Amino acid sequence: MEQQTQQQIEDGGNNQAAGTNNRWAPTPPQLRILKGLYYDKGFKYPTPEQIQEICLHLKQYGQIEDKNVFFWFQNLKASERQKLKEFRNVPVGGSLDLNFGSTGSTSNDRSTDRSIDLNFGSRVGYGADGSIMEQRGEYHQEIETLPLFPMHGEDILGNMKTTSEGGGGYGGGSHISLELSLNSYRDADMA
Amino acid sequence: MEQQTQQQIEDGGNNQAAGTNNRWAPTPPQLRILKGLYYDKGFKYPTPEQIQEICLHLKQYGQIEDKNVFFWFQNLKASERQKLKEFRNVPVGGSLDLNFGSTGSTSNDRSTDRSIDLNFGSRVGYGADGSIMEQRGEYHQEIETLPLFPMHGEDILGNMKTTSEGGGGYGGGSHISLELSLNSYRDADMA
DNA sequence: TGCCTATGAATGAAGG
DNA sequence: CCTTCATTCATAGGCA
Repeated sequence: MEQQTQQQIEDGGNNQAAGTNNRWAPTPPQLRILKGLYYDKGFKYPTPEQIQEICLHLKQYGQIEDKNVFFWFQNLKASERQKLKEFRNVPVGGSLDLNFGSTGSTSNDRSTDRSIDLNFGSRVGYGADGSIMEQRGEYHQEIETLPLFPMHGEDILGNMKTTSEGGGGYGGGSHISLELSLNSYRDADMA
Repeated sequence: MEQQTQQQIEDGGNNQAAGTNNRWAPTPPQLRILKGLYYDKGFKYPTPEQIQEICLHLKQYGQIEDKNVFFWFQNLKASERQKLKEFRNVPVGGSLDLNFGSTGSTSNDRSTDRSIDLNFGSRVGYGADGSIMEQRGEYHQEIETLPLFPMHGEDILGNMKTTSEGGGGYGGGSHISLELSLNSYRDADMA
């Protein structure tokens, strides 16, 4: 969502000096140990506990958090996988059967709406086949009769639904609402 | 693990041009409304019906499907939960700090650091209710009881733990060791 | 000096 | 709900 705000998310108006380095970088010893685990021991799928353990030990070699270890493994796996994928259509042999350049690259074929496993789009199947979502329930707080979006009144934000474009004219931009009122959440508005 | 087929499932052999964006991205208005529901109203567990309703309303602001809403809530919930979990072991706060004033990474605990996911720290194995989760059994190779870092022995590399460096010897490697055994990995970094 | 690459970080999506 | 994968963004650092 707020990818464009990646590191700056916490910024939120307060311009954190660019000098503060937010991004973790593995120290050589850390990197060596991580690689040792990954390549030497073939340790590619650390459990949460193991991640913590690894992180704990790596702290000797510099500041590090669990998430760094987590991301490190994730990214390494991803990059390895991607690398292999790139080499799969090597021109070995000669007959390149890459079917690129098909006609109508602009054909938006997703109109068929490939709804996968989520049956809630058609009929709520939760409970019957034990398919989807959670257990609607009793144990959460309010909201029972879902007045989420009053058809005629205000939306969750308390804005009246009028007929003036609000978001800036995205897809449809037919009926809208002036949802200018709330700013509570660090919204990281894009340009 | 057929996960790698994610977007490519329907693709088949037809290389979907990169132009067609498969992945949904919330438009700012959509995001704002979703956040409004989640944070403002504390609406965290939408039922299928509610998901449909939300989706319907969000369609005004751009293309969106039920599953997007569904996943959005799922991911945000997970994200939040894990985020809190992370606070459990914040880096050493007091005197013994690991920041050896190198790259100016004197940044202390970034509490405000919108830490992220990190699902670890939860289950995995030990079924509290007696039900031992299957989990890792035939997925990968071995490694079950993780003797990753023997408390008293050598680490993965066969180096004795001295605990004296404490990050003191950054690149210098105050602790030597016969880590010559493994060099298979491209130690690209450092320098 | 400016692009290019490697990689940390974030999140949508799927399976189980 | 948990775990993992894919994709994408952003940036540091290397090179041309």
